[in-house]
Formats: sequence, C-alpha cells, structure tokens
Amino acid sequence: MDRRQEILQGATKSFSMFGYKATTMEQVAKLANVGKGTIYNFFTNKEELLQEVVISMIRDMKAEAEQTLSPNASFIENAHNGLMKMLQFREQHLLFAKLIEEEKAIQTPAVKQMLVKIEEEIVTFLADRLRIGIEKKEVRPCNPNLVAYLLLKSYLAMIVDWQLTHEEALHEQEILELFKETIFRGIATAP
Amino acid sequence: MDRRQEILQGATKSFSMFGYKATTMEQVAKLANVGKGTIYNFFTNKEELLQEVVISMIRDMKAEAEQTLSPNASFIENAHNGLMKMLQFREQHLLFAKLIEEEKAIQTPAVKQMLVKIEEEIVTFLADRLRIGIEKKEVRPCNPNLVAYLLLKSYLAMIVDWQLTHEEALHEQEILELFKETIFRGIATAP
DNA sequence: TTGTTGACCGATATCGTAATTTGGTCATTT
DNA sequence: AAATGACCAAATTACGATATCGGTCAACAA
Repeated sequence: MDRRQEILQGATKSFSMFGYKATTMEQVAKLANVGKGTIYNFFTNKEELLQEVVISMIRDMKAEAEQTLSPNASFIENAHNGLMKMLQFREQHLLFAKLIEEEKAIQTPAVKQMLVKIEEEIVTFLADRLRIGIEKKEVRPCNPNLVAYLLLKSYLAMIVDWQLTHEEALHEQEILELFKETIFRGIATAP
Repeated sequence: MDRRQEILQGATKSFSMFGYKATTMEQVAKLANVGKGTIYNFFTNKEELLQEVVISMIRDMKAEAEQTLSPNASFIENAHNGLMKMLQFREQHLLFAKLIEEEKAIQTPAVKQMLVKIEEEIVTFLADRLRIGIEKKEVRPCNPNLVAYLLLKSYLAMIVDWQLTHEEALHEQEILELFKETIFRGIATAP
C-alpha cells in the first residue's frame, strides 16, 4: 500500500473534521496507520502537509468539473452542469468550508495562504472557461478574471454565508435557478 | 437638555472610538455628563444601548441612500448608486467600521447580532426596490430577497474582499460596468 | 414624589505561572 | 533503507489570584 497516499487521506480526513490547528500530527499518523516519524519522510512539516492536501483537493475538483464539461454543449448548459456538479458535491467541500471557518475565527497564516491559493486556482479555471465561451461567441465580451471572481464569490455566498444568517440552507434548485436568472443570463449572448 | 439624547451621543462616540467591548458604562456616563445609574433609567442594559445606537445609524444610512435615488433614473442606476452609498457608509461611519473590525478580531455576540441586523436592513431595502422594479416591468419576475442577497454579497466581494488578495482596489466605474454586464443585465427586462 | 447618583456586589475578564500538549528530531529497530 | 516512538524545546492551555465591569439600590437632591 502507498504510505504517502495513506497519510494524505488521513490528513484530509482530520483537517476536514477538526481544521488545521486542531489537527495533530499524531492524529494524522493514527488515521494513516503509520508512526509519526514516517510522515516526515514524505512531508517536511505540518504546513506542507496541508499544502499537499489542498493541492490534491484542487486536482480532484478540477477533474470532476472537467468531466461534466462537454465541448458540444452550449456555455449555459456547461455552466449549469458544472455548477450543479459543484452543488451536489457540497460535502466534498467540507475541507474548504472548514478552512474558511477557521480563518474567520482565528487567523492562521498557513490557512490564509491556502485559501488564497484555492481562490486563485478556481478563478483561473473559471476565467479560462469564460475565454473559451467568448471565443465561441457564446459569452459576451467581458473581463474574464473579474467575472470569474464574481462567480466564485457569489457561489460561496449562497453556499457558505447564507447558512450563517438563515435557518436552513438553500436548495440546489434555488441556487441554480438564481444563477440562471441573473449572472448566467447576463453574460450569455442573446439566443 | 435631553438626557436620553446626551447618553446616546456619548455611547455613539465611545462605541465608535473603542468598540463595544472596550466601552464601559462609566465611560459612557462620563461622556454624557450623567451618573452611571442614570443610563439605566433609559436603557435596560449595555446591549440595548448598542441596539439603539445602531438603529439610529441605520436610519441615517437609509436616509442617505434614499437621497441618491431618483424617480427618473433607471432601476440599474438607482440600484448601483444606492448600494454604493450604503457600502461607502462602512468607511465613512466610524461606528460601522469599528463594529466590523471588532467582529473580525473577537466574536462578540451582541456585535455579530447588530451586523446581521444591518445586513438584513440593507437586503430588505434592496428587495423593496426590486419589487418596485418588477411592478414597473423594469425587472424580470424573480425572488427579490434572494436577488437582493446576491447583490449585497457581490458588492461586498468586489469592494471588500477584492482588496484582500489584490494589489489595488477596483474603481467604482469598473464595478458598475461589471454589474451592468452581468447581474443587472440578467435581471433587467429586455429593452 | 420623582429623578439622579456613585458606592457597592457578584460576575466576568485579565494576567502571571504551572502543567500539558504538540511539532519536529533522531537513535534504535525492522 | 525505511519506519518508529521516546524525547525535547516551544507553544498552548489550565488555573488561581487579582482587577475590572455591568448592573443594583440606598441615599440624596430637586
């Protein structure tokens, strides 16, 4: 069995459940069924371990998103499906959500750095898709980076922030509908 | 002279300068030139005193926003101007800024509650404007509360969050353009 | 009688310190 | 050559003594 992979899985689990600060290296070692020292054969320290976990999560997310995108489908359809996919795998974002929560409560530099990295990666991904859409004349000309940023922040607002001030979370359908009726319609070329 | 008003003014000054937690009732009493006991003849406790101060601030904010609204201007222009005014209030109004700062550093329940209330007020204000727009057929039928929430969060993202990860702030023109090209076009009825 | 006040009280916050935990190392084991 | 857990310094927490603060109320003033 791949020890490095075991450690990454254990770390992901612990970071998702307890956050960065409350995760101890011993905890990770236990979850990965290895000795604590073994972790340091693969990762230089706790901070780098978080980095690797985050990089791995980003890779998964991108693969997942990429899978739902079809070159034939229209931009709106792809946007719809991509968003839907992201919404359906909300629990997978547990790590992301936990890091955001931790960043709000206590400012951990390592965590803040990771959140910035995740944000950059997602914005870049979205901006690339937007550029393709613009080339295909499916999306109106616009500043792809700005719009990508707007999309990400809006998405997070509805998924994360909403729950903080409202009793129950929004349903997938509601969020999807909202985006279709606002941003998606706004940036799509008229049919 | 109106003792209640004196107390409110002293409280506003102290909350603005030191925040909620670091404000002592004795401090307020001194600033208002009354004995500490007198405060409790008008306000049941410190928390309610903050509430009253915030309510008074919200009234000012609404008045200011209302002032920028023109019956002649389009919905989009009014929405943008009104929202901008409210958000600029954050920096202009010392109390507002201080509460946000305090909430970020230490989670004081009373402060969090007040910030939620302010958010609610803004969303309600926007939702009302949206309903009027829908009646006037300037805005497509939609869920006004959801769209209002989306608008507020989006504006906050571009004005506040953007600066945290980017060198320089966005210009007001850029923000206006972005929203015109996205959400506003999405919710506006076709011309 | 009505409104004001500051000394007073219990609860909470602050601070210094002892005790514990944790990230990271490394001699020993496998 | 890789894995491990006892070990250490550094950081965190637990805790108790001390100080501060929100809120009360008997005394006082108008």
